[in-house]
Amino acid sequence: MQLAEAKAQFIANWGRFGTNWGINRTMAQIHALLLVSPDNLSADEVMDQLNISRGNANMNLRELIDWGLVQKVIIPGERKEFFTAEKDIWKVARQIVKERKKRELDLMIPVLKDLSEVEGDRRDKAVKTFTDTIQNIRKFSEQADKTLDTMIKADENWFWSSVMKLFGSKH
Amino acid sequence: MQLAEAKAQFIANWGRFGTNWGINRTMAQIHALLLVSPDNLSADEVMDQLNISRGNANMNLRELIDWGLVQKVIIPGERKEFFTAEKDIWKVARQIVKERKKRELDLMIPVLKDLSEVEGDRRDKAVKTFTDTIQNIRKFSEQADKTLDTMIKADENWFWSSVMKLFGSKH
DNA sequence: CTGAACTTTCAAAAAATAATGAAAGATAGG
DNA sequence: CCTATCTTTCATTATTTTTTGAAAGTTCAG
Repeated sequence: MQLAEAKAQFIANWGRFGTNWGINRTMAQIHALLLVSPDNLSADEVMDQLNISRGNANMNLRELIDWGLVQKVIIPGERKEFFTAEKDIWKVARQIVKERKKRELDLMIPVLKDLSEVEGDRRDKAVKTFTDTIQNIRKFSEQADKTLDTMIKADENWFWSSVMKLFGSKH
Repeated sequence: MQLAEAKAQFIANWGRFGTNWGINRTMAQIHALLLVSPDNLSADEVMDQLNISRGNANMNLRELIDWGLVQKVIIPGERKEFFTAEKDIWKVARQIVKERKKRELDLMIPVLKDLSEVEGDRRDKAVKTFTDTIQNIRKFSEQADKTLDTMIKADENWFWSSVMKLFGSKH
């Protein structure tokens, strides 16, 4: 396979899987393009290579910057802004975990706390099932919260080697 | 807060977060409803409680069954089918991981293998960046593949206690 | 200042996704 | 068999999400 085709395939696939992750297709495609581009790209280059409009490129680049996956690069003496993506996938994964935790788990935990304070007689089966389930989800969420914080702080080698040790002890 | 309101809030929130996970709102709401219902529900009860059409209820229940999150329950002597959801969240999480791995990672890994075989001179910066990035993603994916398999097989106590031990050794 | 070069915004259009409900398909009891 | 009861399908409709592109905004060199 030639580079151009491989690149197109990579972008298409990254875009396809992105949609399963609460990220829109174009955003994931821009990310993929930047991941495999040796040089920083301008908005125009992104527009050209992906055949998207200026507005679309601008919005999704901003969103990628919000997610901490892409940075603006200002080159002295150039009017244009350039964009670059972190290429170390471990760092990318950690950044995604960090953001999703902030946007999802951290919002869910207080909601669960509220819900666990439902009034009612626990001898009522409906009340019991509700509180038990919420309680179960809370425990899980708080466990996950700690685990993800550790992963966010971890460096790659320490993390994987610890995880692998974990496996070794079981299998 | 009264049970009815708490239930409505839980369903609304579970539905909202579901959409970040490649699951549609209604599917997540049905799941939430079943999670907090002490009894198995018929399609009609799901329709009534969530105000959705018969076709919608049917489709999303099927999808939940495909995901292994809901089961059909046949009660002898009853014409209707009933539905029930696994209430242990650890099992639910494991099932979701299992399905998503099958639908995403297992499909991505062979694509990455293909892409890593791109032709071209590695002294060409574009080729080098591409192959390096793909290689980096492959390594990561294969590591994740093993880790997830272990999690899928693990039982809750073993898993969390191992993970907590992991933390203990670092902090 | 001025205006060329670039970025951002946002209302409108297009595309993608989800929901409806009526009709067709099962199934089981009589 | 028939028929009442329940489930499934799917063309149509509704909703949501994404994209476009022109206009407004910004910035900076001269």
